[in-house]
Amino acid sequence: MSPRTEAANQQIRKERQRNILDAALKLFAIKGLSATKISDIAVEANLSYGLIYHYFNTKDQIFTELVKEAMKISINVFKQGSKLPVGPLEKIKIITEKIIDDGYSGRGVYYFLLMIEAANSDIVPAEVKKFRERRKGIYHRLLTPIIIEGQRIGEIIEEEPVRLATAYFALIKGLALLYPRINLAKELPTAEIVLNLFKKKRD
Amino acid sequence: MSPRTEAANQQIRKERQRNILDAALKLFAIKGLSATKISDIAVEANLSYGLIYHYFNTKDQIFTELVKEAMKISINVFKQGSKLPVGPLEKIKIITEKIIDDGYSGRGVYYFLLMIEAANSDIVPAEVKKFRERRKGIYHRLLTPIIIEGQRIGEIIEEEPVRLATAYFALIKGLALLYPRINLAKELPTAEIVLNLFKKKRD
DNA sequence: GTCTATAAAAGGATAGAC
DNA sequence: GTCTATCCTTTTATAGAC
Repeated sequence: MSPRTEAANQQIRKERQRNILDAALKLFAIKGLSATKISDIAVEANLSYGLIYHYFNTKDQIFTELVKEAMKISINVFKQGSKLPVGPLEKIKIITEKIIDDGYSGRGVYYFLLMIEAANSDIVPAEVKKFRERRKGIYHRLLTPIIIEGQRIGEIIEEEPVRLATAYFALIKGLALLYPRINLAKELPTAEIVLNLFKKKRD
Repeated sequence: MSPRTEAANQQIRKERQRNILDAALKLFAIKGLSATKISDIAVEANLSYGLIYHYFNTKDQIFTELVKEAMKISINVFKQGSKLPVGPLEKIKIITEKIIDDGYSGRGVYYFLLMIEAANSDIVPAEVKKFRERRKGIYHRLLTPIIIEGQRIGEIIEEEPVRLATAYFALIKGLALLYPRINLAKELPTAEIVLNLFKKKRD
């Protein structure tokens, strides 16, 4: 048997890191940072306990790494949506569908749940707090202009944009929370329902 | 100094229990069950570590006790609201205001955050899981009839009641989560905004 | 690169003094 | 009723063998 090449080793290292991150993501999202034990991650990833520490220094480091990934992805959903050549309501609809359909399925829902923990918890690593502070308000800054434009052209209800945005984010957060426990086929709100939050009512 | 009477002792015991429960409620709500240490509770309640165990057997017992309180209160908000002699939309508005204004301020917001942990986490005590199972779907059962009545009389949008209810609960849950971190005066959605979720829209 | 065994630390729970 | 000191389990983190 010939020895493994360095390239092959690098490939293995990359895979293991991803294995560990995926396992940790799922567990952090469901159980939270504190309740997730390194041993849980090892079991979930089908790796030995010790190997986790071969690839990462601490549990906090894994968590921080994942938060960075999650933020990057979710911010991108909003940025991409903002650029689309469609009306404001349609932009929000597409963003919402991306979150509900793509985002919330597969790995995506875990990213969102992780974000909730990262954004709201007091017990996250210091680096996550710094990161969170730097990006403070980014989601509002991305959504509010769309809302204001929608109000300008009469598509969106005349409520304070900031409060509207907060309601929207609350709804999305709440959906991510409920997601693992509801009957998706019967109970998951459609993007249409979510969008109704923004629409003008009949007089 | 005369010895304390039994009545006075009972009074003290009652107070201490409440002290401990209030401190634990706040911490469980903010940090979660796992991340809250008994020592944290002792500090928050200004009591010695050992005294916690004089009044409660385990951390789980404290958590379970609080979940029962929280469920009772939140279910009551819906039941009281349902009885009011007003229209469906107005009922939901009053319930929502009660949650946002009363409920979410003071001790109430902590109860709601605790409920989120209790309702969604996998790591809660077995007794909480049983409790949760027994009451499964109770909130839907309380809200859905109001929605259906609202649709019958044309006040509420013609979407599937279950999905509408889920969207509403998601929004409320998300608001509770955001509550501790937003500027209430500027960012908190009004009950009017929340209600807009249910209203019929222009075509 | 991967694993098992061990050390070190943290936290839950108890005992006993006041 | 309240506190401090101690025990013991759990979990993090490291060491060293394969």
